Amino acid sequence: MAERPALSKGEMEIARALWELKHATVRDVFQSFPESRGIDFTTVQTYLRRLEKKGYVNVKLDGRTRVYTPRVKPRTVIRETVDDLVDRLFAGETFPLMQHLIEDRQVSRADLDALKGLLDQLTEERDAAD
Amino acid sequence: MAERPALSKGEMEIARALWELKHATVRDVFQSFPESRGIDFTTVQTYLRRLEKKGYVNVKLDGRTRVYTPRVKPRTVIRETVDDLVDRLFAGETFPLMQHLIEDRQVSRADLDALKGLLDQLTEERDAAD
DNA sequence: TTGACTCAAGTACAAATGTAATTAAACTCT
DNA sequence: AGAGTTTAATTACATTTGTACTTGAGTCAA
Repeated sequence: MAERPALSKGEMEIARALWELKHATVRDVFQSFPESRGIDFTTVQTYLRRLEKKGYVNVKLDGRTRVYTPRVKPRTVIRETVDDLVDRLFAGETFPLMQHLIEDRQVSRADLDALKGLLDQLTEERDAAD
Repeated sequence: MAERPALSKGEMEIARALWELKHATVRDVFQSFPESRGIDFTTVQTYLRRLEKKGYVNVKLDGRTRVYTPRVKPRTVIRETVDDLVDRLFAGETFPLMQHLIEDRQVSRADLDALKGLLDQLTEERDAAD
């Protein structure tokens, strides 16, 4: 494993913005946040620098401006983050987290149906694999 | 909202242990961790003190020993923690997280069935509410 | 009752985090 | 070309976090 240091909450927020933008300058990322978020330009700048040092993003210079691109896929970060959360908050059990998501958060009708679809699909695959 | 400061990763781990024990001394919590976790007694002590200061646990003295009990329910902490995670890592969308859990983590056959049950139940409730 | 020991409380401290102020370089009018 | 204005890079700093060392108060054997 590359064993990058884990992302902090703030870094995570910035990383997500960068995934959406694909590649962006500090200003691009900064502007992708709504005014209401109340984050400073230089704060975004610092987070991006830290993401670089931690190995989560690549940088190339365009004139005197740094252009950042993701280096680690969302899926990877999600896996690592969720694994850690499940370990710490649920002693490694996945089920209680799903239960929480289903029961305690508003799930739209469409999402309900989509989830059932996922589950059915997975069940089929399981059966086929026997 | 009581607006407690959020729990750090380490504090979360200790909080979970305390929820399981219902009420416990530092030593009780310490001993609930496997040797392999390699955590120091005084580290556990520090975390419990911080949990107290943050308002997550109650303390009463039994002789010269502090006995800790949870003050905030797991459900509440889970909600706050997951809400924050979903906001930062999934821009507020619940579905992608569920999808990740279902597709990228090993889900047992029993869990699959249980999840379907939950979904069906929720669907029924929805329909009945119309 | 004292020296050795056990265990809890308090103190310590480097690293990480959240957040921004400061400095420096480049652009734009006049 | 110099003054003002943007914008980017660098530096700063208080707080939080992870982790443990140190001190002090009871306990027991001799």
